[in-house]
Amino acid sequence: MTLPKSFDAAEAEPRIYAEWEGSNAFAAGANAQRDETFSIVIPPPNVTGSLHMGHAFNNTLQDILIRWHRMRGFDTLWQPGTDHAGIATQMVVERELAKSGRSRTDFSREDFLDLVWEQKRKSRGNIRSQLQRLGASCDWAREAFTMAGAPGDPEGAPGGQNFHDAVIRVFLELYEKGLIYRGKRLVNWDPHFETAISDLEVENLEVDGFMWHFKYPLANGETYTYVERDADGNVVLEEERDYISIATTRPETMLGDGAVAVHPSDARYAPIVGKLCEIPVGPREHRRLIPIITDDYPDPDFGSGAVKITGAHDFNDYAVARRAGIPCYRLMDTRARMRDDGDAYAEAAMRAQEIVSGLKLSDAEIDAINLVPDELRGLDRFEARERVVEAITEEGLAVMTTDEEGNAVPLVERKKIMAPYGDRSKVVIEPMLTDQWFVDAEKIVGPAIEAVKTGETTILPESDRKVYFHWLENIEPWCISRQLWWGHRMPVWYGFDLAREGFRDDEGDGALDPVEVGRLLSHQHLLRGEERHHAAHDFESVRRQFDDVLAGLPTPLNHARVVEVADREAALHTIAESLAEYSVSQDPTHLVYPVWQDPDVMDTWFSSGIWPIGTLGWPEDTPELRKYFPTSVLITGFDIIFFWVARMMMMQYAIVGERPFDTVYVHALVRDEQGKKMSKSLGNVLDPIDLIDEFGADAVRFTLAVLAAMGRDVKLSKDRIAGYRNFGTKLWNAARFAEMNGAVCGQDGVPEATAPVNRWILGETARVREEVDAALEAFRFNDAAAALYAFTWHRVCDWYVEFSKPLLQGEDEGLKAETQRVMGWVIDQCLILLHPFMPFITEELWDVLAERRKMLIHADWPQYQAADLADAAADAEMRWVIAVIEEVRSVRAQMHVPAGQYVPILATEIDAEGRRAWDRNAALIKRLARIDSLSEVESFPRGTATVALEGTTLGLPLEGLIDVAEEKARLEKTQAKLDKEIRGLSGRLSNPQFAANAPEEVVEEARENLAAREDERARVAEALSRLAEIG
RNA sequence: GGGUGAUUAGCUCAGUGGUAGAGCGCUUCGUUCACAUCGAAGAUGUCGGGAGUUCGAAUCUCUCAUCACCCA
Repeated sequence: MTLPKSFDAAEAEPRIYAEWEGSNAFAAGANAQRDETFSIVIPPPNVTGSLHMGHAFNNTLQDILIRWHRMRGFDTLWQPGTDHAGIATQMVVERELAKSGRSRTDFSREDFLDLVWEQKRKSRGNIRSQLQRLGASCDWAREAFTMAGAPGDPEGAPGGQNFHDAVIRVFLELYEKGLIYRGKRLVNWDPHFETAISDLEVENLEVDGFMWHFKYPLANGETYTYVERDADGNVVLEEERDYISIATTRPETMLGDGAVAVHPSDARYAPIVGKLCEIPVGPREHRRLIPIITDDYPDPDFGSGAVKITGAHDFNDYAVARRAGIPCYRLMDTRARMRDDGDAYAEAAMRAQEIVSGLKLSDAEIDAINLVPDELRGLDRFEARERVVEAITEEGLAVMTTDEEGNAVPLVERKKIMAPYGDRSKVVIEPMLTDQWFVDAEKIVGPAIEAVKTGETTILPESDRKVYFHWLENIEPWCISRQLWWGHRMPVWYGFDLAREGFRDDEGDGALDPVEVGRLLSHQHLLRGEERHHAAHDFESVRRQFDDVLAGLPTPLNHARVVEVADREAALHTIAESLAEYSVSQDPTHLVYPVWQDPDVMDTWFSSGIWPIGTLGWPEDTPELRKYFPTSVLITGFDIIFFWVARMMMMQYAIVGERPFDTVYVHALVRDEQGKKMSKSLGNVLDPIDLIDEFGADAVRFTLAVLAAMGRDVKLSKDRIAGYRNFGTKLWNAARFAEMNGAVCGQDGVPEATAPVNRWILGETARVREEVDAALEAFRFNDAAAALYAFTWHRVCDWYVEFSKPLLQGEDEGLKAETQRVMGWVIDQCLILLHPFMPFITEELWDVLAERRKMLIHADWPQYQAADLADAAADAEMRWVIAVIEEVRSVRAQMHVPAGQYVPILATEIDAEGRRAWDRNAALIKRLARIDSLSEVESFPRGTATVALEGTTLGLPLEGLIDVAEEKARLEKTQAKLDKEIRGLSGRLSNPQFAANAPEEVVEEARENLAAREDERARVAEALSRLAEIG
């Protein structure tokens, strides 16, 4: 049976993939023939996501390494799975609900989560089947999910792998070691999703903005002399001022100012440091006064040099406020609207003023103060900004300047400002002071840095090490709580802190009297009070912790029974009711103590942070964990070095004390052919599945591999993919030729060869095998792919297949049989070596060409050495044969000899070696160069086109056909090229320093080279002078 | 502002001190029985500018310019 003319990828790919899967070819340990293991955990894509070019790239590289190791007999595991992508997945479901006018809050948390689980079930197969289209040979039976086994998971924990329990356990371990804490800190708040996000989920974009300049009047009408000097110290401005000028891009936050700061070295403001100034917004009768302080943060050369400090809405201000003990007043609610809660403005402002005068309040008490003037309450932050600007301007407290016509106008600079945007929501992020959970990253970062410094873990390319170090060495606390429903819920319960001051047992008699119980009933205290919390795997275990606390309280509280309620509000209600009942019944056994679970969930990256151990079964001591951990390689995009790689390093060390992987290979971005980032808005997105449909998975994979130069972006074009699709067809047709000519595939071992052409290709094959192994060993995917391309196309197809034709179709049966064996072997080697890159087409050919013991996916990777297979004499001979053919072809083309016409050829001065080479390869040369005979002559007849080669000069007698001018031009061009080379070589050789300093072999090579070039030059010169005679 | 990388053929890019390369594109020729998703031949470069180290620099150093990305 003859093969069809090309490979039908659409038909074959699913069929072949099914055969692999059906025979468990991807299973962990399949084809293992040695003890060494090789394992990769897949960077988990979002469960609701779909495959984009970056995934295709990333997984192609992983599959190449996995298949290569599996064929080499390593005990290999490629661990697949997806993550639950908190915000993204919740967003998908909410968007779906929005279509029918519903929202998340129309459902109970449990009901909503059921919808998300359903969505997860629907989307999960998506990315998996896309990876399968690509040919990814993951062990799908082990497919993991970062929320597997969480409450509500309808599938339970497949394979007994309960990722949820592992995540909770990690949280508790870190919590108990004091590495996770709860605190009120400034976080990035996403007003759209109403959740905190980490600083990595914020994109800073440059947008058009304004800088306003306002006057903050000094308290009690005080004045000072404001003096400005130039660089030489000369006074350029001197005036009496009763205010300090402040520049801001966010006037609405002035309402929450706690101070004005200037640099300690700034002489202009030295006279007023320590004095009070007035915030020029809000009702005049309740203007707040704030102190003027010094701090290193303000830049004296920027704006007025004075900065307003709004600790609750700006990260820099927050740092200043913390240093100086300035209160941070929160101005907005969870949707970034101006607060509309708490006391009226007049009372709030008064209370804030008391703090300036020395009143000490707790963070919670300060947070309860709402400093938004009544008329601005409930407004959107941007609307509030306009109103504030208007009010100040109206009052005449804007700094003025003159416009082109000389009118006085408020000074408002238009300028580019960096604004933070949520990477998912695309709305402006609001720094917000809230209670959140944090990982004390600084305490666990050490081993992660050390591991890369000592080389325990290698990061490639090396330049990415710096990025990694820079981030880790400046690490900030990691906010891991998210105000979402979809995710691992915090295993933390809260209860009122009844032991706090104010609930004291006045008499110390171990029992509370009615007055004291009545005090407990006061909601205000409970509302404003702090809670105590305990962390545990479940309510039952946390209850015991609360029991212990209650036991230490006075009667009747020590009798209270711990019950779980929905939230804080329910708890208030429950405890009030219970105490009221007690005050009537005086029966302590009916008292209940309500606790409620933290509603927040953990950052998705916290759970994917334990991906390497979690997927292998930790905390159980599984055989897989013992065998495949630490994993061998992580292949991932540079964009998640911080999000994921650095955190995995930290967390694996913190939990199991070991590196998660030996090597991290960081790849760059896939861009379009102009080098632009692929984005939906630009419309330049290439969908890998479309490309696979059009060109086949092998072509897409090979293209990505050959473009994967380390540390460089991949610029992808369809032309390029089409080119490598053609490469597949080329391979296919070489195999087709081999099959049609009785090539023997499926032999054991390397065939014996006597003919130079066969000996030559054995050596070439061994060389490319070494090259491919070396390149893959060094993660140089592009070098490996390029070497295979050049070998398969330019050595096997262009030369070896052509050379083989006269032998396979010739009379010499022995030579024919040898060539059939060598041809079959060479084709087999191409299939084996290309399989990691182009798995489908190679597997198909492997199957068609011979009966095999195993599928190609499990074929043995060769180990032969060029040192054993290469034959220098055969190499030299074939180089000469190729040179003869190329030169003759070149002359023919330039002299316009019809392509199909056979011509005689003449030789002068042919040496014995040349004669032998000719004789042995005459059939090949004659056929490939279209020559009918070779005769030796003393000298060429008139009208001969000459070819100068090492050891001989060949001539094509073209009497009457030759164009003298053209031939002269051709020879002169050759001569010029030779002259240039000779000049370079002799220049070097005549320099005594060269001989003295350069290595022996370099000098020797140059000398030989020069001799050969000079020999050729002499022949060309001779030909030219002969031509001159005719001319 | 800090950091990283880049600048090589028309385009996209390899190339870690020893005679400048690949793919695509372009020009000419070619339907001989593996392949027109092909074959043969060909053109195209002050390796961003400048300086230095070296017998020798696309490659190492410095500097300038331009671009890109990351972090403030």
